[in-house]
Amino acid sequence: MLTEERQQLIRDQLAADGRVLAGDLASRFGVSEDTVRRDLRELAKAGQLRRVYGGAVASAPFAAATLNQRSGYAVEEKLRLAKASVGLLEKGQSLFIDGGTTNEAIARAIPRDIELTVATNSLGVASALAGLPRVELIVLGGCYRPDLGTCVGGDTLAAVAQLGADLFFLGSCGLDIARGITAFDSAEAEVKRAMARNSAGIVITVTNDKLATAAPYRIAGSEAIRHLVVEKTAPAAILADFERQGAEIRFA
Amino acid sequence: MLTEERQQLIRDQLAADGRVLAGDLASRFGVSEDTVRRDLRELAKAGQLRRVYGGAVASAPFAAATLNQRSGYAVEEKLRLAKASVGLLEKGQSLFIDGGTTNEAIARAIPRDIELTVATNSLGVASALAGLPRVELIVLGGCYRPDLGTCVGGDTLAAVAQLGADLFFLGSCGLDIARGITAFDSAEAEVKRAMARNSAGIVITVTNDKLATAAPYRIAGSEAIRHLVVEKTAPAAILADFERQGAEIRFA
DNA sequence: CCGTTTCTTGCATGAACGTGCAAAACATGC
DNA sequence: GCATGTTTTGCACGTTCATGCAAGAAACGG
Repeated sequence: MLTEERQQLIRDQLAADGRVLAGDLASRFGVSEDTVRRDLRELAKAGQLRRVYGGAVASAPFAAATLNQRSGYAVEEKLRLAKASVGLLEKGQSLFIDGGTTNEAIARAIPRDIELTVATNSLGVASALAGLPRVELIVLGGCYRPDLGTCVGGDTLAAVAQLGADLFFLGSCGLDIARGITAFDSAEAEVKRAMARNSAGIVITVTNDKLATAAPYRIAGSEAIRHLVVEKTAPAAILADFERQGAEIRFA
Repeated sequence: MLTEERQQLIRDQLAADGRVLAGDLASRFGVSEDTVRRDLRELAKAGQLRRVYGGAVASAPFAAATLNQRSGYAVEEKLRLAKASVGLLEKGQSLFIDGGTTNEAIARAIPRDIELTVATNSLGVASALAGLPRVELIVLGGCYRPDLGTCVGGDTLAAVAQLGADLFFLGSCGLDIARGITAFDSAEAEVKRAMARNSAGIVITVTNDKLATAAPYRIAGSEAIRHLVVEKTAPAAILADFERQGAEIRFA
């Protein structure tokens, strides 16, 4: 096996899983761990990954930052939710995707060959989609907010205003049948409102802890939700309320 | 067997498998490995493949690979150049940084606690800076170009037009004393021009292979360069020309 | 705090590599 | 036909590169 190939495979697995283990790679490639570590060091020097004890992780610092903040929390659930959410996609659609770890998981779960147009203000989502050959990616610029992992502000709003989308994957929000869809930050909420206004349908994918909670800034009413992707263990009573408002429930 | 035939077969297998092994080819063709290596050298010089230890790989089969491949090239040099380049930074400055692997290396080399305002249209640069606590990051959105790793187009230009910077780190360009600073892509060049227009000074950091080369699209004249960061091994004659035009040379 | 795992560094080995040279194959001119 | 020059090829040489092993350092976990 060529050194080049090995490093490409490491990049591939990193793109797929977000992390690699030195021992695993060594046995998979049939080389010593030293060789794998040398590869990892080299790739790290080129900025293509970040070394950690035991292996390496994808180098995106925003992914790392957000991942650290809510470290490890509900990873499995988000992966399941993401896979269920991408089931809504159809070839040729145009999407808005905003910030949040769930949306990043969704972006990573999008199949490699699907043809889409995606506009996002999240750096994590953008970098997840940057490698897909048939996705036309529109980055919505503006002032980057490290705590959110997204761009916000007037420039972002102006860029959104020029676009329209079939679906809007609205992330990291509170969800309450009476108070509707709500966000934790004023500037973020403005962008979400603009995206919601210019979308034909809103998709909300949430873990159970977001259900029946509300944040200060209102984005839209509960009736604006077209698709609601939730865990199998979500409380049936709450779901029934949203269903009455017209949301189509989808279980992960 | 004719030399021509052999090289065609190598091209064929490269197209089919994405890689070839020197030993395999030698036994398949019934010639010595030296002959195969000569073929590979020749094809590499013609840009039809990329030589690696053990054989060769396709030079640019997928768009995704192009950025990866480039970043793997001249890693050491770029690291040294990057460290020298960040030496130009002063606290409180505002910067434009555009695309290219060298600029990504520079972004990664920026010290963690320096206070800066940075506007970039490169996803790689943005993600490198997203983690720095005291950097105000402005993402210049637009249509993302996978081959460049940057956003270009009208939206990007409009965003640049609203900003100004003390320094502009201009990346991935050709540099020739007579033809000036040149870019390989029309849309990319437009963005670079806009950034150059709104900057007080231009910094160019290049590996030796960029010196005395030119690309189709002109960005600015040689006299626009304020700082030129080069390797210690850069040809003195070329540097002297740029120095006469007012550039301050800095060795990595 | 100590044991374990993982990591880095230096070193040895063999494989792959480039170069110079000579022989062979081929074309060219007289 | 013969001599000359060019191209191609293989071989021998020293060099570089990738890899694995060993020893010490560092990080992790209890």
